[in-house]
Amino acid sequence: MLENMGGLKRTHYCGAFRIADAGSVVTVMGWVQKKRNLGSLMFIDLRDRTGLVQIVLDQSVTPDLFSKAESVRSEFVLAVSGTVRERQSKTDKIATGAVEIVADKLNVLSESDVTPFEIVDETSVNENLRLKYRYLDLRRPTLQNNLYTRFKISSAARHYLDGNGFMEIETPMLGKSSPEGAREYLVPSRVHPTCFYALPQSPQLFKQLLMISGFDRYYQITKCFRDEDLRANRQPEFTQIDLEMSFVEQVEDVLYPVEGLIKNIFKEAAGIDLGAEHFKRLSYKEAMSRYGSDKPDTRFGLELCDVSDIAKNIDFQVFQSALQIDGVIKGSVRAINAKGFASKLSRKDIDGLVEYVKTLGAKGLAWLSYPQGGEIKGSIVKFLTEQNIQDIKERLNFEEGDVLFFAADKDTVVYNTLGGLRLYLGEKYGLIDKNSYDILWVTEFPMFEYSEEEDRFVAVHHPFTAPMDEDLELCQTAPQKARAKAYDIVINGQEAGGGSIRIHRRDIQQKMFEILGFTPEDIQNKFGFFVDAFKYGAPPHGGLALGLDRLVMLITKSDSIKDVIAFPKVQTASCLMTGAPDLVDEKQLNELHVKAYKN
RNA sequence: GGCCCGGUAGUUCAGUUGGUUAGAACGCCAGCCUGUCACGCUGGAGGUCGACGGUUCGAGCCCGUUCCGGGUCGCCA
Repeated sequence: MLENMGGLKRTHYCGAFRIADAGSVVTVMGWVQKKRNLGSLMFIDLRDRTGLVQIVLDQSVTPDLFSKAESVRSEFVLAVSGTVRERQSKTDKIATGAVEIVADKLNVLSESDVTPFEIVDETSVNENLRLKYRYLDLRRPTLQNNLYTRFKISSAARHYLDGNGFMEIETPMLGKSSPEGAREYLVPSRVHPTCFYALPQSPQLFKQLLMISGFDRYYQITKCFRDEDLRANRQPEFTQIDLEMSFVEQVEDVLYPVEGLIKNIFKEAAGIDLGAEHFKRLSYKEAMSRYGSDKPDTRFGLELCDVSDIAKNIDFQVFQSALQIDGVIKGSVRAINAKGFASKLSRKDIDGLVEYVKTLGAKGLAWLSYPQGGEIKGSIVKFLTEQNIQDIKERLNFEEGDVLFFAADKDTVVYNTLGGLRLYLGEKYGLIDKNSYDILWVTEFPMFEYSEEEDRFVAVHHPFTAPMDEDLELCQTAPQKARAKAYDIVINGQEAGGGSIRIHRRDIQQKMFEILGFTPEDIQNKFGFFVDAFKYGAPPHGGLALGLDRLVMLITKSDSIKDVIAFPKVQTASCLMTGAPDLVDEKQLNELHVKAYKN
């Protein structure tokens, strides 16, 4: 029997009642978590977003209420009015376990079918089903808490930025396509047949234009869209805390305020005071050579070590060919010392690792194992001289109990292999303290990388990134060596954000375009409006964007980005609840001058 | 686009070399029950084994295709 609220007004949330509230007359509203009917005594656990409280009904005291409540089932919505009293038998399983509400009014505000799955915190229910009924999944305390933390994080960001002279300005969602970088989502125009808007991959160009307009400290918490394949930490639409500052010239001018921002987020949203051990800086070069990654997880060791000079003297074809072709240095040989792993890794485990690195692009993985009280063995032991072994022992601190892994190839492959192996071992063998945070900057990214596919240099960050002052010359003489005023913030081995000091001088911008192989027509077509703006007084500026979703993942310790987004999409970029994307009427297509096309 | 993994009552799972009527727990329904909180007790309903095709006397199990989902490489200025 459905009822209205009958003049009842909620006075309290469910989750906050304590022993001190005994005697209060209260009204709560929420969903039935569980009903326990003992025959003539009934308990109902009522849930709202703050938690549970037990409602009790006694047939001998309130017979009418009792019979009404007999029809109540899980997930019915109730309004209950009554008196808080101390429980006869307390429980510490719920926060309100010392008290209960003796109902004297109970209105059934809404009934519920049996739900497709139980609304319980710990669930092993298939994610498909949870996502189809996302509004039910979101009733679970874990997800309620994740979204609350998300809200706290964006609030904390706003508090900090508002208090530091930043101003939030919205930029358009319907923009011009600029097919550099990520693939864009396109939106057909009704008014302009055959023309398309693009959804922003980031507000990059607009925020730089705002600097030219004089809004010298801007921020925006905004959606970005990228039509690329999804991952456990990647969604096609995601949220950035995007900021930009004028009158900054050196990297530090941006890093310090962002450190303040991140400290405030951790403080307000997670109650964590980040100490001085954080925000260390690692150059890109050092990150790669020590960790094989530009987003290193530095919470554990297993660092890489360059042994090319030793490998040069080892008569092993794989090492020799990696090191040189026709006498020209080509790649490198690097190694990881897995300290104390000799007893952990069976021969089968090692073979498994060799197979694993092949998925990372390696052709193979050489190894040496030095068991306690045993002889050194391994795939390359037969190629080693006494001197080789001596050199390796010294360089890598190779002792009894250790296992060494060697990768030999082009640097990029070696880094990818050993960097990936390092993470795999760290994860699998529990070397990572999951309760710790490690926040660091990676700086001095390269300006350019050579694209084999396009047969030209492309910008590592984007074409508006300023080179380091001392590398300005290199941009023209040896582009591959030039470093940028670009930086990433890396938290626990995840890229949490990145940015750069931008170019504000037209002559330098012009040179960058030339190096990137853009013709004047390209520039005009793709970025005409943007480069024109720099003719009219562009201040020095720079900025950064933080991935909000990833921050929430880190702080809530979620493994999947889906757990921190209210209505996420699955790997095929579809929404299992709404069924988006979906076919549309021919009429809609006609209006948009779009033809349906299917192979 | 490549590789790996998963899909059996509402849910989570089991299901032997391919062999009778596909099982369990929780949930659901009915009855009983005054201190439960994983309430308890008794009884009951509930299945296109993701879909299609093939092999076979016989397929949940083997093979092929396909759909849905997960992870990952490429990709993500």
